[in-house]
Amino acid sequence: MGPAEDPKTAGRVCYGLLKPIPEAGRRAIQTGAAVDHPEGGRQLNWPQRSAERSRPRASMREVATLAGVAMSSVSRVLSGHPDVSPDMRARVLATVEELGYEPDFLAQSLRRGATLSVGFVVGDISNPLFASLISGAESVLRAAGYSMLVMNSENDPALDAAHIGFFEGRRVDGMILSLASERKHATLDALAQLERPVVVIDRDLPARLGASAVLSDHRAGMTAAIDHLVDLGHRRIGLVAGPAEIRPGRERVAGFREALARRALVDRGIVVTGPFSAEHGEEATETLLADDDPPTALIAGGNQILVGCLRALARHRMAVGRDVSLVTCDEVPLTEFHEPPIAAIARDSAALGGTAAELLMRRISRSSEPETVVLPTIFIPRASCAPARVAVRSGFAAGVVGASR
Amino acid sequence: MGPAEDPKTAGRVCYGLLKPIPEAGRRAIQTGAAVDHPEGGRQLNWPQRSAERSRPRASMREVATLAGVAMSSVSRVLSGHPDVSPDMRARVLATVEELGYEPDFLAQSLRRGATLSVGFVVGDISNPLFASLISGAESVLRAAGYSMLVMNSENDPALDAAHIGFFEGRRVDGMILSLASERKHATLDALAQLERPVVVIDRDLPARLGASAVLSDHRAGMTAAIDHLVDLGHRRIGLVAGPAEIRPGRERVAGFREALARRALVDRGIVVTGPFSAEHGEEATETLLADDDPPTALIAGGNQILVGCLRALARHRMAVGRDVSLVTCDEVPLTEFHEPPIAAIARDSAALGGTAAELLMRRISRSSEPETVVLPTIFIPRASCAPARVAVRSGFAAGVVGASR
DNA sequence: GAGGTTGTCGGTACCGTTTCCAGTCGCACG
DNA sequence: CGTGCGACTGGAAACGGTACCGACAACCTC
Repeated sequence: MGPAEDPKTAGRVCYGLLKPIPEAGRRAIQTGAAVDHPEGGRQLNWPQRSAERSRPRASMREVATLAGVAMSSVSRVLSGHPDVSPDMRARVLATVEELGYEPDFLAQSLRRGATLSVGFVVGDISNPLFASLISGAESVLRAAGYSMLVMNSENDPALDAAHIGFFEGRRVDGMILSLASERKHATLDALAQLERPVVVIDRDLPARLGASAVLSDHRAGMTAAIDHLVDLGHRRIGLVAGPAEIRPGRERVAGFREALARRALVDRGIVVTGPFSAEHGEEATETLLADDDPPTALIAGGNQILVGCLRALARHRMAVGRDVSLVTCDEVPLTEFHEPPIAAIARDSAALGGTAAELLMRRISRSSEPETVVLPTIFIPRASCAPARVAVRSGFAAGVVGASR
Repeated sequence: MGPAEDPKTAGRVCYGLLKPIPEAGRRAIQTGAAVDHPEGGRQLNWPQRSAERSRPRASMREVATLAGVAMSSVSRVLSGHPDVSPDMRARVLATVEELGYEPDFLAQSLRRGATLSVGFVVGDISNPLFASLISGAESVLRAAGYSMLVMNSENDPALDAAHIGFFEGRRVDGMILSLASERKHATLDALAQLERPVVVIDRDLPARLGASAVLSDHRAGMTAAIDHLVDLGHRRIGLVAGPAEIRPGRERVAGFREALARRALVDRGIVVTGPFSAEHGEEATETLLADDDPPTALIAGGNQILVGCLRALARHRMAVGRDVSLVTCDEVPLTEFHEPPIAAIARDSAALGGTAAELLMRRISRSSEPETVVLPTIFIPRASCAPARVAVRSGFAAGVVGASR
């Protein structure tokens, strides 16, 4: 996802992010924040900022003493307790205004036992799909007054559990998880310990964990895609699938098989599973193309996988939509603007995240039971899907593979 | 950034995210988290989870009494204070282990006055560029033991200030800002009040605010791009620029003018500014193409703008790299896989975020003075840049525009 | 042997709120 | 004129830790 993976670019930008900063000659460091802003620099150029300008910060005690009332009264006024006289309310509010007091969230959280914050564990923030999830969840949480802690698990199952523990320590009121693996024991154990509500996104967890879930109906979209391809004459279809240890990987394969079976093409599907990475997409595509009976249509089981597929196809000089039909899972900007545009099994990932947040809010407020919500997927046909060439002429694509080697 | 803006798709997925959940008929809700997991369901199917399973949670006091020592000793052991005997340490640690005690972050934060958390305000999480920023920052922060609160400002300057205040109340130890506007008074005021360290990403702020900054050297990349285009024979170049109220918008325009001047093409540039949106990209491209002396090369000043440019060009049936050359700012997956690939003025956005996090850590730990770091941009030439057709034949592109109307 | 140092440990005052528990006051009622 | 009640308010105990301060013992120094 970082910029320019183009290997040709010699003088690539490359940063040793975690090295101590001072080492750098690559950076122009200037202290004092010199900018070309009009008003800047008028002041002294040595920091010196905020010495006595504002007292550290007004506490409730100060408000109370200055207003000549007890702390408990201040608290009551501020928290809207009914038992306050108009007189008291006015006096306290005036003092609050005067001191510019605002309550300390930390102390409130400690006392009340609620932090109004939720944790979000995600596999890869920079993946546009997850980015949408986060975005969708954030807007719902923000509207509800909650803030969101985000941690990246780098698709490493071990980090899942670590992050869950971390959030636990942070006393979040709940968490939303897009786990790297559903089967890691450490993760499941950490979840079992938890008393806080949890919502998983497109993951299957044992019911005993009592987590809410928001799922995508992958099978429906996959069925529509397969139907489309079969209607176009394709009789041999390859799926570059994601890992079986998380739901989307499994469901897409299951939907794939199911849909083919429904069209009486049981053994005409060919599946290669692996991680959600461009490398896997590339290798798996090679494998599929080298098959004795190579597919005339390919389905990429994820947006990173798609990138790999495209690379492999480009290397073999196979034109999408002409030499091979292509469908991908999950809509990204690339699919619309690729030439030709790439058909996609799409879902509203922002809605996925938003729904997860709503489910979590429900669990947190009234303590309703865990719920499971299934959101639809749709198939968007595009020019990357074309009638199968010369029907099922075995060996054709394999010949291309051989030639390009 | 959401999926499928394809207008043709009739039955599009469309969710009223903020509507109260119960309203929905579109969702299949099943309580009890029914999943096809092997081990699920063995338990009773009514929730009933975690009743007395684990005591609420061990506190330090319990550890102390059970170990027969004072709380202060427990605290010393746990915080690595030197004044503890091996005997004491062993006993405390054993009890900690036995009770599964882990300290309460909230209480620690309250007492110590540091929350080990930082706030990140970003314009649009789902934009891949910002997503990379977040990702880069998160990994650095996480490595340093900090957690990250993320808030989306939806590119609304008013929300910037609100979020800053919110973070202030949350007692974050510092914040990283990618502001929607540098000139909003409310934001500047909120920042001036702040005593906590702040790092801005690619924004210019008045020096008196004492913020650290990490900037991109937009001019260098722009110069390289212009040089490339001019070398290819282009003598009329259009820039679809972002807003002038944030630095990238301004710097790209400045670099553009500067670079053209250096090649003695002072009045041969044509700039249209506007927001970082696909709509603006589309409209501005129309404007440029309709000019009396239309450009033979276009520069899109952002990744959303690029989307709009491409749409406009597609509508006019102008082939990128043939009828018009195209350069974009900021590398996204689309640029590599577009046909032809699109030249880009790129920067390592994860490094941008990571560096911001490092700068913030430095400000937080030793209270060093604010620093400004400039990170490079590079130009990645690609097939979207081709020799100018028929040199500067005025009216050609305009004719195309006319024809397509 | 008086005094000082060093190494450990316990006691306790916080950090900034919330909330329970009394207590005061005014007022209507019997 | 006691009593009871409701409205309001203050005091103080939490919440879960941290850190300063003083105590005490053992050991060393002159």
